[in-house]
Amino acid sequence: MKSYGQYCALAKTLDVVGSRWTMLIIRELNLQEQSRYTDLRRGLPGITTNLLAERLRELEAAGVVARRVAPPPIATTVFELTERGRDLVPALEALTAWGVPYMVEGPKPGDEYRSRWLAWPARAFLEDHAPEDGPTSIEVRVGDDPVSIGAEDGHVTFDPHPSEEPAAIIAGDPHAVLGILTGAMTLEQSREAGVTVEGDVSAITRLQPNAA
Amino acid sequence: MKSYGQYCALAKTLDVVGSRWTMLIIRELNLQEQSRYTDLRRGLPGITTNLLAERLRELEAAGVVARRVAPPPIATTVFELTERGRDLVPALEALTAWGVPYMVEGPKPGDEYRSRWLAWPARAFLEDHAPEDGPTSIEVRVGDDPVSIGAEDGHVTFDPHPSEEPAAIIAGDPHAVLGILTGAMTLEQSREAGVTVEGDVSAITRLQPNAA
DNA sequence: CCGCATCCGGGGCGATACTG
DNA sequence: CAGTATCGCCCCGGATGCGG
Repeated sequence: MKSYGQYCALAKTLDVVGSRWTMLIIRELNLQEQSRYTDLRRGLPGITTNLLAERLRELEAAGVVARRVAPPPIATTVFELTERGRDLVPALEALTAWGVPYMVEGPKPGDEYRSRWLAWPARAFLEDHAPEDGPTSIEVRVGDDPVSIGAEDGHVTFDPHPSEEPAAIIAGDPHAVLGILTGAMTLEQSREAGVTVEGDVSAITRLQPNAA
Repeated sequence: MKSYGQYCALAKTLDVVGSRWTMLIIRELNLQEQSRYTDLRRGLPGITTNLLAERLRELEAAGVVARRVAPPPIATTVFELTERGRDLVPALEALTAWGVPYMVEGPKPGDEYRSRWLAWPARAFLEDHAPEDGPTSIEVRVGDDPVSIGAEDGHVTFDPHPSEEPAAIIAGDPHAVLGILTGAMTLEQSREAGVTVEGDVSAITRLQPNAA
């Protein structure tokens, strides 16, 4: 991208991360520390492969992303954020927070969705209201690969992979599942919206923002 | 700009403010509450007039910017941020903070500069170390119209207009003046870098981050 | 299959000129 | 002062190819 040619910190930032898709690539690398090229493609529906390759090269040159050759069992190159790249997370979160009202409106026709994008609302809205019950986890599916939201010692955790032995499994369309996570919907309301829950329901209410 | 088509808060944000020049327009409107079209053009060197008009239309449609017909003495339309637009300021500041290291390196050849862009570093780095001395202000010039940095009751203020009766006037190239504001340079060092100071020097040291 | 490189078409963007 | 109009280019989207 062409530089703005302005001696201003904001313009300098946008010179590096202001072009199309760039911040979304940072999002994916923040959600999953070690990402392969194909992981990124799956998490970035709509991006073209040439553009992804070009952006990764630019971000590497800028010192935001590092490329590593993974150890033998994996035998592939992985991408990860550098320290400087992780410094972008506050900006990433501020931009994300601003978009929440658009999420409340629900998806537009044709909008893609990924379970792992629940990471931000999970960490922002959920709380562990019953740390004394010991660690637990629930599995969430909104169409693609399941993700795992956990509670342990009062902290809420997020893992973009399936749970082992989840206490509960929640599945449904993104808008309704998000409604549960943000507290905009009760479990009963979400059931009417087509959300299904298997297992121990209390593992979910334990995390909900409005739970007693 | 084309939508990313992702049901994700970050993607939704970028659908609105992710296109070129948009965040810089928000920056200008944040620096000066009521901006005329030509004010914006002056603060956005490099933007073309058609693109500025188009962006303002888009931002107005998105509810981020409001267009008002100014009261009779001015007789012109002014642009300002809406409440929703002001909600972008945290994201703006986070992005700005990330670019500070590039400022430390100094401007690239051809970089434009505006005094009012000092607002962020002024508010981020300066402190009022002597509120008991009463209100004061200094005028800063780095090439274009002067701006005013003030201290009052322990707060640092910024006004993108000339001071009335400034206690001191500081002028020089952007990099050196910025060095003073961030504490990376002492007044003596900046003088060697070509910065000139007129008036009461203590009005400046009162504000510097490393001052005793 | 993974990680790209290449080619092509369209639209966002840059530059200039012009107008109410 | 506050834009509109026009043209050209390059970034980006879409498809395919290709070496490891």
